[in-house]
Order: sequence, then structure tokens, then C-alpha cells
Amino acid sequence: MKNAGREEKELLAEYLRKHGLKRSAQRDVILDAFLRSDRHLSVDDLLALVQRKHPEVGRTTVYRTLKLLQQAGLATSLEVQGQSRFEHEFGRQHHDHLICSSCGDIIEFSSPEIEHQQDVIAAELGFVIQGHRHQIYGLCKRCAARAADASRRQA
Amino acid sequence: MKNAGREEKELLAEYLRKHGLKRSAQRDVILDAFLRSDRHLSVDDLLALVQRKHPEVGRTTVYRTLKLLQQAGLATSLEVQGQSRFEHEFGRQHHDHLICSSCGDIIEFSSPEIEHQQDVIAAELGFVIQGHRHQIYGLCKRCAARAADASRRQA
DNA sequence: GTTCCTGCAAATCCTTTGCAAGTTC
DNA sequence: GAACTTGCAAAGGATTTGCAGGAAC
Repeated sequence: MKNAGREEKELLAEYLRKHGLKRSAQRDVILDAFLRSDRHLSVDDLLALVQRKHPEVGRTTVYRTLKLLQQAGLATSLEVQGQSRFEHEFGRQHHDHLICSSCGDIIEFSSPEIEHQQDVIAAELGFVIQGHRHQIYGLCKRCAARAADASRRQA
Repeated sequence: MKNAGREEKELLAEYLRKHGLKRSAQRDVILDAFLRSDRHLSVDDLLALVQRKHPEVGRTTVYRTLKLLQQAGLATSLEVQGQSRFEHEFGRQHHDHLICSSCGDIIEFSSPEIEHQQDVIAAELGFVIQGHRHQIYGLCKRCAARAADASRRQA
């Protein structure tokens, strides 16, 4: 795991250069924490990770840096319960999410069939797709099992 | 259009009775305004409609009544740009939405193929579906045409 | 009469913005 | 040194909640 995320770090550096922006210790640290995680982080999740080693970094900077990372193509966001969460974007194929309403777990899925159907629907309407969000809510395997168990015991 | 929404009104009455809740002038008026519209209303949209004839009704009551209508199965919500919007639920089949990022228009679609694929995906993961949200963003036919026009003129 | 409703103001949650001080190039 | 960044505090928008007065059953 040496040089983990080296490519992403260079991408950010390039983005900064191209846009006349500046490097900073905070940006380095936030990107690093972001890359080390493979979860769907909320702003506060990421802030907490960063503050473990750098308590002086502020929430505002995390917000601003995440926006930057999105613009640089390193992160994308999803909305879960009215809150933004962020995941890696670079080098990943598009996917959507199943979200467990019990434990909050977020599972990724991708479906060429669904993507294709979207195109068909849009084409019929003359609609030009720019993006989409598709979330499936329910119980993950574990929580479903637990729920089944509980109702069995009750019977 | 005599007795428009009579069935829905009875449904609400029944819901109130069953739950030991009370009827009120505000609830009548809000439901009525909601039923007369066929758009995807924000809380403030609905508030404005209601206040045309009943300026004394407060925003809080609209919030509370919309929650009630959802529980009674008369309304469902969708999230658009971090804001809730509401549409009729009773007697309607499930559908999802295309949202024009230029004019804000919301177009409905439904796709048995997509619904089926969702079931397949969930089944593979042992995930029990409770619901889903699927939104496609882009340009509606009219805005796409306008955009194409503008870029042509520029060339 | 008791219980439920209403509307206001205040509070909450997430996110953005103004600004003075600190950094980077 | 000019331009960009930061972190705080304040502002912002959407939604919820506490509460006293009013309506429904």
C-alpha cells in the first residue's frame, strides 16, 4: 500500500495548477483521509477521520475540499436521508446504491440493463440525460434475517 | 368535475377516524388544494395555493397535513434539489421521474423492465426491497432544443 | 371537558458565506 | 506582495418542535 492514491494526488495537483489554485496542508490531509477510506463518508465522518491526526482542520474546509474533489473528478456525492455522502470517483465505473433502512449500510450495484432502459425512456421523450440517481431502500441480508428471526420468535 | 376527489376525502376522513384524530377546516382546505393540482408541489407551492383563499393557514400546518396525507396513502414525496415535493398517490401506479435541470420540469416514467431488474439485483444480494427512488436528470425536449439552437447560433 | 389542532416563534440540521488572519506562489 | 485558503461565526434554507390558545368530539 505504498503510495496509495498517488495517481489521485497528482490529479488534484494538476487540477489546482490548471485553475490557478493553491496547494495546502489541509487539502493534502483531507484528500489522504478520503482516499484511505472506502466507505460512503458524510462530511462529519471525514472530518472526524481528519481530526484524529489534525484537530485544527475545520468543518468548513472539509466542505470546501469535497467540492473541489468533486470538480476534480475524484469524488462523487450521493444523498442519503437528506445528507450528502461522498465516495471515490476516479477509476470507478458508475454505479447506484441499495441502502439498508435498518443498519444504514450502503451496497453498490450496477446494471447495464437498467442503464439501457433509461436511455430508451429518455430517447422516447427527447430527453437528454445528464445523470441519474437510483437508490433502492430496504433491508440488507443480515437485517432481513434478523427481522425474520424476531417475528418468528414472536409467533 | 363535481365532487372532485370525493374518494380521497373519504379516505382521509376514515384515516382520521381510525386514528382518533380530528377533522379541521385547515385539513379540508389543504387536501382540496392538493387534489386540485396535478403538479409536483413543494410545501411552499401548496401553501401559496391554500393561502389564495385562506391566508390565515400557516406553513407549519401544511407540513403537518402533508405528513398526514402521506400516512393516509394520499400523497407521496420526492426529493428535488434537497427539497420535498409532493404528488398524488391514491389510485396511481408507481412511477419515477425525469427532471429537467434547466426548466425544472418533472416528467414521470415507469418501466416494468427496470422494476424487474431491481428485483433481480436485490434477490442476488438477499436484500428485501421496501422502496426506491430513481431520478434521471437532464434536459427536457424543449430545453434540449433550445440549447442546441443556442450553440448552433454561436458557431 | 378532554383531546386534538393550529400558528407562531424558536430550535434543529445541514450547508454556505463574510471576513480577518494566515499561506502559497 | 498579490491571490488564494482557512476557520470562525453568522447566515441560510428546509423542516421540526414547544407551547399557549382555539376547535372538535
